[in-house]
Amino acid sequence: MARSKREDWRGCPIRFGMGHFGDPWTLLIIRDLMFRGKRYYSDFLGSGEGIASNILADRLKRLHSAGMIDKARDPDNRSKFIYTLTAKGLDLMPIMLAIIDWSATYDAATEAPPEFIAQLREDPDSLMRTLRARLLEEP
Amino acid sequence: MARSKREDWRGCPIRFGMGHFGDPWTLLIIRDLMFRGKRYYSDFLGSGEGIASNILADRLKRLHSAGMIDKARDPDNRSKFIYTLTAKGLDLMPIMLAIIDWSATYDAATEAPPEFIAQLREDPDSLMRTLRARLLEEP
DNA sequence: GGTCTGAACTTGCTTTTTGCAAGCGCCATG
DNA sequence: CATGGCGCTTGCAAAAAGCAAGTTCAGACC
Repeated sequence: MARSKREDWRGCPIRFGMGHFGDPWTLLIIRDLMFRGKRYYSDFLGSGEGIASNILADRLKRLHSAGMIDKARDPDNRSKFIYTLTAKGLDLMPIMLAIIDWSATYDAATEAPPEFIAQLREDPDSLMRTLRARLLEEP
Repeated sequence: MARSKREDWRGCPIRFGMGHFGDPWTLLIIRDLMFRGKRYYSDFLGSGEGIASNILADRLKRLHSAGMIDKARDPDNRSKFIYTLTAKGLDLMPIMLAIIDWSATYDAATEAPPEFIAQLREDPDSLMRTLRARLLEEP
């Protein structure tokens, strides 16, 4: 096998996952959408890690064509675009939470709030419901 | 912020994760170790996706220095090395299973065995225990 | 309706990472 | 002590990422 482009990776579930987010940036964008309430291109640009604008544009395009995010004009300011997670994107939440759990364990400098981690370990399902509900009712 | 090398990414749990496995190859190696019983350099090389030997050597080095895998001479053939998961590497299992779950949902061509997915969704904890036990008792 | 501004990209160029093919050193076996 | 498998390393070409500057388009203001 091999030799196919990564976007075409499928079959093996881990390989399929890597085809979609096997790079350093994609899941950081998902994080911004999922946990930090960010919605605009300029929000992602200023997100701390310093993603380059061309890479950001490319990743947004890929996420959109993979059906993980939607893109729409901001009704309050039609010169801006609002990006939001689709169901497929929201369904990445268990992956994100598993990463957060692992990192909270192994990163001595973790900034994950202790009560978030506590709830994640005690009752992950209710935490997920809370987070999803918050995302769906956002303005 | 920004400008630091990815190996030094920490603080934010997602960023920390991406610093460790924010590339297409690392988790494929973990998959081979975790689900496919692979242990040798040559096993990983021949794993279907066609990783280049220099990249493989580099990723094994990183995984080892991050404490996610061990490297030891094969007692049966001292010209070979055996790679195994450490506790830190084994603890990636929830992430791997979450990826598998997501991919089984969204990859129409998934090769994940249906009964594996069924058990993953019904009783993930017992599946995890089974998988971990199998890894620990391996020859 | 002309100009200005902010937001969302795009372009061109440099640097870094990856991919590929070949080679090298070590240990086991005959 | 030659041969061959195994685990890498090296050199070079191709692709991706990073950086700075430029372009486009919508809306606001004049």
